[in-house]
Amino acid sequence: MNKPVTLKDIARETGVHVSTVSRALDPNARTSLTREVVERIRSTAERMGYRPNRLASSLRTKRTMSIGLMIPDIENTLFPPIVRGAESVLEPAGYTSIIVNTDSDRKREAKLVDVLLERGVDGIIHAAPYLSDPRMIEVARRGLPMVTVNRQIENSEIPSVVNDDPGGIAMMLRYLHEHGHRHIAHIAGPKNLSTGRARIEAFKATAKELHLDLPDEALVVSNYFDEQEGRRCTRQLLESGTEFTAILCANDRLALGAFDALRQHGLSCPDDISVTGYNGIPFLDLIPPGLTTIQIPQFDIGRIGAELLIKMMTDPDATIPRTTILPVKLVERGSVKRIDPA
Amino acid sequence: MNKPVTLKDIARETGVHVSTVSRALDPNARTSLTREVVERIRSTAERMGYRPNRLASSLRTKRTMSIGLMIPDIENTLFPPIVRGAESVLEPAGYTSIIVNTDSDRKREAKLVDVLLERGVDGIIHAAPYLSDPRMIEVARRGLPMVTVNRQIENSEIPSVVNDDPGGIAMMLRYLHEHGHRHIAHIAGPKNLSTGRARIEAFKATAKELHLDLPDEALVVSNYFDEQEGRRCTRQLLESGTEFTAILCANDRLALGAFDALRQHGLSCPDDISVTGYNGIPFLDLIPPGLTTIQIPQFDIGRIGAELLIKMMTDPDATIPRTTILPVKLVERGSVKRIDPA
DNA sequence: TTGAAAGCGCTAACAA
DNA sequence: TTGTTAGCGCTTTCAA
Repeated sequence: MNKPVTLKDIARETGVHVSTVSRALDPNARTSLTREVVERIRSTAERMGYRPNRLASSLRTKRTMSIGLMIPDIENTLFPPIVRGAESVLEPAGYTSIIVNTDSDRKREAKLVDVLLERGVDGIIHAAPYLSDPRMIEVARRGLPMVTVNRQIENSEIPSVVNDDPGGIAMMLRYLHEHGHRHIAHIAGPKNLSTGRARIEAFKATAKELHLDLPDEALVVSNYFDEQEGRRCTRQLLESGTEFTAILCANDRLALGAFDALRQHGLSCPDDISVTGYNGIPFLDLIPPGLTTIQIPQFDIGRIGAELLIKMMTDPDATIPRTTILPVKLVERGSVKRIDPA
Repeated sequence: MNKPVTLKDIARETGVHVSTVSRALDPNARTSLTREVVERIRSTAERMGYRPNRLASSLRTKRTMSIGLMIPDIENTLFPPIVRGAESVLEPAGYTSIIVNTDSDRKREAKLVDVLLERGVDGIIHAAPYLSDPRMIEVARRGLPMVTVNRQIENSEIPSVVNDDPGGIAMMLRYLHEHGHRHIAHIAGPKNLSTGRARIEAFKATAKELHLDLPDEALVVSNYFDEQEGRRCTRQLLESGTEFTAILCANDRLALGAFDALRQHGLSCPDDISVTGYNGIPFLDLIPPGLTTIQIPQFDIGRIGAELLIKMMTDPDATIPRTTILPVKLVERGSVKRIDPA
């Protein structure tokens, strides 16, 4: 690879000192130089194909203009839109993101944070934290700007951007209620994730408001937000003998698993059992009978998270809201049947 | 953010020179030091919470241990598995990847390459090149290790890892033929992408071998590999009046669009028209009637691409195969109907 | 308005 | 086996 041209090369070529070249090429410092010198330097820089070496500049300035973007898994379709949302503001601002997949594994998460730290990221957007996540709290307290998106860490001051879980779940449960359902089961998300916890609490609270009968067996908690757990929990529901006409799932993938388990049991959705999801991941409209779900603003979650992070990175004294809650909406499809209240 | 501890700090603490510390912490150079000194340094480094500053080291060594990973769009479900495949070898080898989305836009691609270059990536994996891509060829010729995956750049020596397009298309066309189809339309991919071109050529060649009648109208070329183009091309096929019982689509998204257009025209797949795809993206099994498609080894494409790149980056004299072709397989689902040959 | 000089944290050639 | 020295490419303070 032929040698990149450096400031020194341009200095030699133009007969000025490298610091002058540096200033000429810096939009801010440029003002203190002669128009003519600036022009001469800029044109020879261009002619020589100069590209700044960000490494060197970062070493001096202590800013890498890069951030870490931690997600559970890029193959999980919930996250790419969040990533694009974040990058929609990061990229124009000159930041590059290093995306890492935690695979929802604490050891991996810890290792990856170290990687990001070594790389000198200016901040971190964490879309995959655990509800209890002392390591991230420590990193944040050491002074690294950090925001969590989609999920939150408990007992921490780390700003977060999340969707309105209580509102969304309440909306969905009321929707089922309005459609005549009185015996509604819930497949809850993992207890160690903020979304899992927030949703089950909202479910219980709303069920109470609605005076719904809620036997213990109608509430099963998944260990992961995935299809396999959705199947397992649905089977458990079915085998428990508890009576229900609908299952409110804590996310779409659990619901997809429920579709599957129902089918395996010879049950039809929505004719025998209604099912609802949460998140609004892609392709749902194409999968019969069409999952009725809560659409969260994935792109905006990423976008606003990045905006907050940039604010934190550039103005340490800025006031950042501890929690930013984004509105959700209910998307009606075919997985809920209207029935006569039992 | 409190100050990171540096080699100098450890040197002061242990009473040796920073170069000694550097050596003690370097697995390779470590051998030339006293066991005891190494141990002392390593333990105080640990105690002080030392983290190497990769920036500084990179500035010296001219290696950033980072690579650029260019994809069209992370929201396109074809690519996340490729990314994971690449990272499955990059990460253990100590490399970090900077993922950029070109949005299949040449201007963006050019800008993003510059970003990667400024960041000093040691190499690039390009999963989104155009068939004709002089900019990337130039970058590669300047000496930056590069491999393209999934697609190829024409007239270049850049190594690529691709699936067996000719084999896959031939397999699929023969499959349709065996199922009695004699009038088969093709929705081809964009002509400016290697996959688009390879597949249409394979289609024509195989059609000829099979002595299929192939009127011009039965062959329509899409501008993008997406659902909307799939719909448009299908409509065009339908409106052309040409006779066909099956559509072989150059990729899954085009096929999904075809499903849709067919439905809009009151036609049923596979009862009226059979449809096939290519790639084997996720969720296809859940979307009725189940797209029969060619499964490409996405993960392996990424994995092998990364392996080749690492070889190029670490051993400039290594012999790298110009093209690595990975096998594909046909996945039979419900979108093809067996009919009596017309 | 420009130049000189120092230094970011690290590595590596050379000396001792 | 360890220390000295120089320098990667850049920014920035201080001087001129």
